[in-house]
Amino acid sequence: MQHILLVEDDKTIAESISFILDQDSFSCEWFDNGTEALDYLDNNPVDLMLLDLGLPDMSGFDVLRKVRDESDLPVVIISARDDESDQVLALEGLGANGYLTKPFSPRLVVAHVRSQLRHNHTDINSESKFSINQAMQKISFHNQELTLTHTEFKILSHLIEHPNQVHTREYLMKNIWDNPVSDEKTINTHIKSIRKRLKEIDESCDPQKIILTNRGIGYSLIE
Amino acid sequence: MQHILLVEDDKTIAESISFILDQDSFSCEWFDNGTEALDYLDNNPVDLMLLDLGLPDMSGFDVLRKVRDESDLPVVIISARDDESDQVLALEGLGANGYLTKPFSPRLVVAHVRSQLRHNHTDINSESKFSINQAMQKISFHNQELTLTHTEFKILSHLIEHPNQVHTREYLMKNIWDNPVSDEKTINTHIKSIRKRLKEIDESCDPQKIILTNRGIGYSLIE
DNA sequence: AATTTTGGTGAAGATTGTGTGAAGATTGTT
DNA sequence: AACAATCTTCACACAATCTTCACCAAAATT
Repeated sequence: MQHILLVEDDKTIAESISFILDQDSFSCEWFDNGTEALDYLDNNPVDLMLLDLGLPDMSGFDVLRKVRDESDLPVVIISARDDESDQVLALEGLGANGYLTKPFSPRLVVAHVRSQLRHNHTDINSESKFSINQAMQKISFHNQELTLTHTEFKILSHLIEHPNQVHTREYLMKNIWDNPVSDEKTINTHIKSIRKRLKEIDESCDPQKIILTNRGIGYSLIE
Repeated sequence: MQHILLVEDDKTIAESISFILDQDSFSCEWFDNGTEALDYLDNNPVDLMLLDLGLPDMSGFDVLRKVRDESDLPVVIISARDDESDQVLALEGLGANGYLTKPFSPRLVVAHVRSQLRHNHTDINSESKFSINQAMQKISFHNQELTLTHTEFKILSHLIEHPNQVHTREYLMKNIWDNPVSDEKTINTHIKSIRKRLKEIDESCDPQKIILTNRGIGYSLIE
C-alpha cells in the first residue's frame, strides 16, 4: 500500500481527495498547514505529496523548496490559481512533478498520482524474486545483481516477462535468435548456466524449482 | 543535448514549440503524423516525446500505447480538448507522464519538458565525477579539464548525460554523427582514446570500470 | 526389469566480440 | 600546397561466449 501526504487547507476538498484515494487503495495522511506536514514528512515514510499552494502558515512554494532540499519525493501541486507563471515556477524552477488546477475531479487526482508513482518507483508492486533493469540490461535475483551473458539475459528476461507458462525450446529460440538455425539442445545448456548463476547468488535455492523443466515440452519460470 | 520528438499536426503550433525548445538548448524533431514518428523513434535516440492527441493518421492514444509497449520514454500529451476523461485515460491508463491542454504558452511547454527530464535523468545535482561545460565544449574529470577531440567530446557528453544505461554502438553513432555511414568498430577506437585520457588525468582509476563494456551490447557510463 | 526417450552435465571446438596499434583518409590551417 | 590534427578503417591477438557433442542419469514406456 502506498502512502500519500495531502497538504490542503480546504477541508471539503481534502476530504473528497482523501476519500477517493482510500477507495483506490492508497493510504492518505492529511494536514491543513505546511509546518505540520513537513514535520510529518521528516519522521514517516511517504510515497507522494499532494500540495496545495495556498496554505495558511507558509507558501506552498516554500514547502516544495524544503522538500526538494532533501529528497526526490514526487510532488504534485494542486492550485486554485490557474496562473501560468506559478506553474512554470513550480515545475521548472522548483522541481514539482505535476500540476493540477482547481476545479478538478477526484478521478483526475488519482490519475496524476498513479502516473507519478508509476514513473518514479519503478516496481514497488513486484512481488517477484526477479527485477529487470532494461536500461542496463541487468537482472537482479533477490536484489542481487546477476552476471549474465547477453543470450542468458534474453532467455531469462523472456521467462520473467511470461511466467507460469511453458515455452518450448523452439519458441524460445525463435524469440531470442534472429537466425533460428540452431540445435534445440543449445537451450538446455543456456538454462543450465542460468540455473548455475542463480545458485551462486542463493546457495539455498533450488534452481530447478524456479526454472521448471516440463519434460517433453520446454521450460517455464515459476513465480 | 537532449532530443525531443514532437508529434503535432498543426504547423503553426509545431513551429512555435520547436522554436522555443531550440532556444532552450533542446534539439527537436517534428512529425505531423503518428506513423512516421513511431518509425523515427525505432531508429533514433529520443529523450522525451511531446504528443498531440489529434493526429491525421491515427489516434494519439494508439501512438502512446505503441510507445509504452516497448519503452518508458517520458511522454507529455498536448491536447486541444480539455476533456477530463481523456486526461485520466492518458495518465492513468496509458502511462503518459504529463498532460497539457491548449492553449498554452511555449514557456509552459518547456517547464513540463524540463520537469519530466529532471525526474528521469537522475543527475543534475549529483556528485558526478564529471562536469560538462557545454558553452566551452569542455568536460572535467575530478575537476581537471580533459583535452578531448570534438568526436570524443560528443560521445563522452552523451554518456554522461545518460548514465547507467547501455548504449549500443549503433545508437551512439546515430546520436553523434549526422550521416550514420560508418563502421561500428570506430566507436571502439574512440572509447579507447577516451579511456586513455581518463587514465592520464587519474593514474589510479580504472577507465574500464567507469566506461563499462557490455559485451554483445555496447557501452555504458557508471555514475 | 529392460528398453527407450528425454534432459542434465562438463568439456572441446567454433564463433564472435573487443582491445590495440598503426596505416590511410579526411579535415582544417597556414 | 604542405602540414598537422583528427577521424576512420583495418588486421591481428586474445578473451568471452556460443554451440555441439559424448556421456550419464532420470523418467516414461514396453
